[in-house]
Amino acid sequence: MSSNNNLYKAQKTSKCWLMKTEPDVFSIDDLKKNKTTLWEGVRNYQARNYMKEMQVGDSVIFYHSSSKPSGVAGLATVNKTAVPDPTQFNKKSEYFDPKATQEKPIWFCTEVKFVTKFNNFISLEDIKNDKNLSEMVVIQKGSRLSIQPVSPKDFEYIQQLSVKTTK
DNA sequence: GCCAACGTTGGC
DNA sequence: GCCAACGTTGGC
Repeated sequence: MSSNNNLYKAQKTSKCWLMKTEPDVFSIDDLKKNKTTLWEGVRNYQARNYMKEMQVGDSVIFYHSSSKPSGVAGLATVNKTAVPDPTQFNKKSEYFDPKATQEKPIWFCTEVKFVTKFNNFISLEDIKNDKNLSEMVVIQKGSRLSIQPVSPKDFEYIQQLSVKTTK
């Protein structure tokens, strides 16, 4: 098999995600500066399960929530698969979980790497107004999961939107 | 700051 | 295992 085929296959099997963060706490600029970060503090089982599914190289839409405005600030990628979230063992952490033990951790986090910061932020309103993105989980009623799957089609579209509006 | 929607907890 | 009460998320 040629290397081109391998590349094609890798792209085909990699998944796309959306990860929410409050920019006051950790923003795309923080990620740009730090290059990578452990996605600590997720305390929702569904979001945790999605993180466990993530593979190195998966694409991540970096979403600013509870912000003015909220929306997509840039892109990232999965740098390391899920490991036990260290904050669950730390009594001083706001994310401490007394039920978790080193032998039986409850919470996991992936390492995420900076890819790009959009020159033109794509606001939540932009997404809502775009018929092509009507299936995104982030705009579904009542949806508040901090980690969500994104279809490759929607990921591609968001990526192209950011390129177009930059010109 | 409000509140709808969803998740979690705990009594029964 | 039901479900009321409570806590949290996150857009507005």
